[in-house]
Amino acid sequence: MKGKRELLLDAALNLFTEKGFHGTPTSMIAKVAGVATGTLFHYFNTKEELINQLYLEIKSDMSESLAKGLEEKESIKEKMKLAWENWINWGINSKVQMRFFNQFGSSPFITKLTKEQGAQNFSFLFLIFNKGIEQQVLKQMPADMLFMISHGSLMSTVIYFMENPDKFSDENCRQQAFDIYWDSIKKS
Amino acid sequence: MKGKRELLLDAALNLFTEKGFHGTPTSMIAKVAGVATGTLFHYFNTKEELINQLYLEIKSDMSESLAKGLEEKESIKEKMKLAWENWINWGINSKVQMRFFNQFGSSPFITKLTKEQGAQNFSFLFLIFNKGIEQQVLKQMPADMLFMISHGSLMSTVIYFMENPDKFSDENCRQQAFDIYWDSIKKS
DNA sequence: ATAAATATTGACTGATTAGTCGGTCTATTT
DNA sequence: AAATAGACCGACTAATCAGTCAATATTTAT
Repeated sequence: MKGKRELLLDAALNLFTEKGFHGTPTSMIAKVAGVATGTLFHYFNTKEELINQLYLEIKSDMSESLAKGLEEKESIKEKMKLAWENWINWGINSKVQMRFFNQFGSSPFITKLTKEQGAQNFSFLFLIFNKGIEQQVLKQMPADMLFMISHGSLMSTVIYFMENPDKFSDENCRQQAFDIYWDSIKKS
Repeated sequence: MKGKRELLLDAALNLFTEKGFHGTPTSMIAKVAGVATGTLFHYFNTKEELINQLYLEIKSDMSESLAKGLEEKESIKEKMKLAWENWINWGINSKVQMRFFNQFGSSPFITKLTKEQGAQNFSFLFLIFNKGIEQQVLKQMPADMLFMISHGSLMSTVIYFMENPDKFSDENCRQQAFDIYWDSIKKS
């Protein structure tokens, strides 16, 4: 049985992505969550705090999925392949969360501080990039640049697979999609 | 001297990206544009229609910039390079528009029809991708997949350069960024 | 010059909203 | 069993908003 805080976050996630931030009344979030409006403001001081907490929880959940099994892999390429697969799988199984990031990741409602806190979850991935560049396996350029650009490529891959599930079931297509990713970051 | 319709679209662009859709009252859009609220509803039936029109105008402006000088180039790679440069330059010079797309491109306020209409502006680019695949210069896979994934990579490149203007001034960095793009789509 | 059409105004309205507050309930501690 | 603390409730309020409308101004056509 879920706690009320979690119920509120669940309801907010769905409503925000469907109707936008100011498009969803706090009263509706509370209603869908099955609690009183007062309870919402017991757990979150403001509506802004609610959406920022939501952002952090999703980022945290996502990075956990990404990291799964990563230490067991030896080579940079193997690590990258697994992280890529984990990411894609998380996205496919978390469509609403994915749409939430697309819509609110660069919205004015998520504070700079929240974004920084969220980014910290991914430092382990950033370290792999650094090592790959150092070992001359990846392209010789600033790690943050390589990281950010490849991240965008990956996000759009997830969205593509979300919109084209038949392509996602095709093992061949998935391999091609990874090749796009790997070719873009590997030293040529 | 700008027409009132244009003044309204300008004001809406800035306010929507800064405060969100429901976060900006129509009265404020009118005020910033220097017209009466009634005038806003003379040019746009609803607030939704306003943001959809805004989306289309920006997409149209963007695609025009992208296409500049493209026919003069011969090879696929040259065409791609120029389109890439045009795109990056447009983004750097249109930061607010860029943030608008990030925030509202997958928001519930932009209708499916609007997105389809907006995408038509880019059919010329899609054709180049098709030709590149046909001529075996680009990776052998569905054109829409290659197009979409590389598009995500490009968008994040613009954002990176937006946030790191020093890297954008560095000719070497720009070349490396293009290499990421080209390596990801070219046949290996 | 006159008429018709279109552009512009801003006060107004019915509906909605974020957040409050006084008080109740439940569980743990003493 | 009494006391303390935190969870929870939902009616309420002061403020705000999208869109209307009747009147005025400006442009265009005849």
